[in-house]
Amino acid sequence: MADFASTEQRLAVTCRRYPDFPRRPGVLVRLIKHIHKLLHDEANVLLKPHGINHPEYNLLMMLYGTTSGTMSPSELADAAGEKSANITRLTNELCEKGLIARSGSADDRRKVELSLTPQGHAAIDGFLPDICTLLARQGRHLTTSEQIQLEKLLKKFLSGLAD
Amino acid sequence: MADFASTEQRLAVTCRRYPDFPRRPGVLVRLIKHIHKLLHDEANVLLKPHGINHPEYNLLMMLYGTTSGTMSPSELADAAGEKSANITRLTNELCEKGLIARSGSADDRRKVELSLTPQGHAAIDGFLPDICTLLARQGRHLTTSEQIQLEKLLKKFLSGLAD
DNA sequence: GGCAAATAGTACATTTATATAATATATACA
DNA sequence: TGTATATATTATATAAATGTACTATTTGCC
Repeated sequence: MADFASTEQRLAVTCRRYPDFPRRPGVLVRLIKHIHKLLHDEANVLLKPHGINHPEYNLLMMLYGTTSGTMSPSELADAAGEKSANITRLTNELCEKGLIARSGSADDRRKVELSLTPQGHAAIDGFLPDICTLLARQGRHLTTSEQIQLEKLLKKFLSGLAD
Repeated sequence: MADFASTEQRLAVTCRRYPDFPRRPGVLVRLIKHIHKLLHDEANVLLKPHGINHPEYNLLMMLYGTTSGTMSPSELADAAGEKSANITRLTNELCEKGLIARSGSADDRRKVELSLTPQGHAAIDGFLPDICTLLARQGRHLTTSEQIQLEKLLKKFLSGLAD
C-alpha cells in the first residue's frame, strides 16, 4: 500500500455510488487499519532479532508496567487485548523461553501469577533501546503539541466505541 | 480492556523504570492498537449475519470503490493491506460464495481480473445500511471539525512510518 | 457442612494469516 | 528468435488467533 491517496480515491467512488456512506468516519477507520498494520509489521521486524514477536513484546511490557510485577493470565489478556485462549499459548512460549514464570496465587488458588524472570528483565533491557528509537522515529513527523492533540482526539474516538 | 486508564498507568510505571521511553508515541501506538481491535471486532459482529467477515468485507469494498469495477489479485492485496498469499484464500472464498468472479485479463495475460458479480453487488447493498449506521455511530463523539483534524493528524503520523 | 452459581484457567478444534518456494506468463534486449 | 529477467499467481507448510467446551476452585446461600 504505497500511499493513502488511492484509498481516498476509492472512498470517493464509494460515496458517489452510495451517497449515504459516512466518508469521514470511513477514512478514519481505514487510516487506523493501515497505520496499525504498519506499526505491527515494523515492531515485528525490529523484535525478530531479539527472539520474540509483537504480541510477546506486548505481554512483557504489560508485566513491566505493573508496580507489583505480577499479573494473572486473565488480567494480562485484558491488558494486552488478547483473547484468553491466546494467552495460554503466548505465556507458554514465554515460559519456555525463560522470560516469565508461573506461580500459584496465595490468596486465590484459582489464579496463576505471572512475573518476569531475571532473563525476562534482561531481554527487556536488550530490546528497549531499539524500541525507543523506533517509537521516536515513528512519531517524528508530529510536534509535541500535535502528539498531544492526536492522543486527545483518539481517546475521544475511542470513547465512541464499545458502549 | 475496560478503559484506557490502566494502560496509561502502566506506561507511567514504564517511564519511571526506563526514563528514555518515549511516552507520547507509546501512548499513540497503544491507542491505535486498542482502537483497531475494537473496530475489527465490531465490524465482524455486524457482518457475521451477512455471511462474511471483516477481511472479506474489505475486499468487496475495494472492488466497489474502483471505477473500472475490476482489480487484479495483487492490486487487491495492496489495496486491502493483505499479503498476497492471503488473497488467494480470501478470493477463493468469495468466488465460492458467488460474490466475485475471476476472468483472464485481455491486455496482460499474466493477470487475472476480479470483479463483483450481481450477487456481490446485492450483498453490498444488503450490508451497507448496517455499515453506515455503524460508522456513523463510531464517529459520533467527534464533531466534523474534530474528524477532519484527526484525519489530518493520522495522515501526518502515517507519513512517519514505512520510509 | 453441602449445594448451586460464578469465575479462572486450559485443551482442543477450527479459522485466519504468514512465509517460502514453485510455476507460469510476459517483457527486454542481444 | 532466443534467453535472461521481472512480475503475477498459486501451492504448501507453518504460525497465529479465535470459538467452544471442559475442569477446578471459590463464593454465596440454604
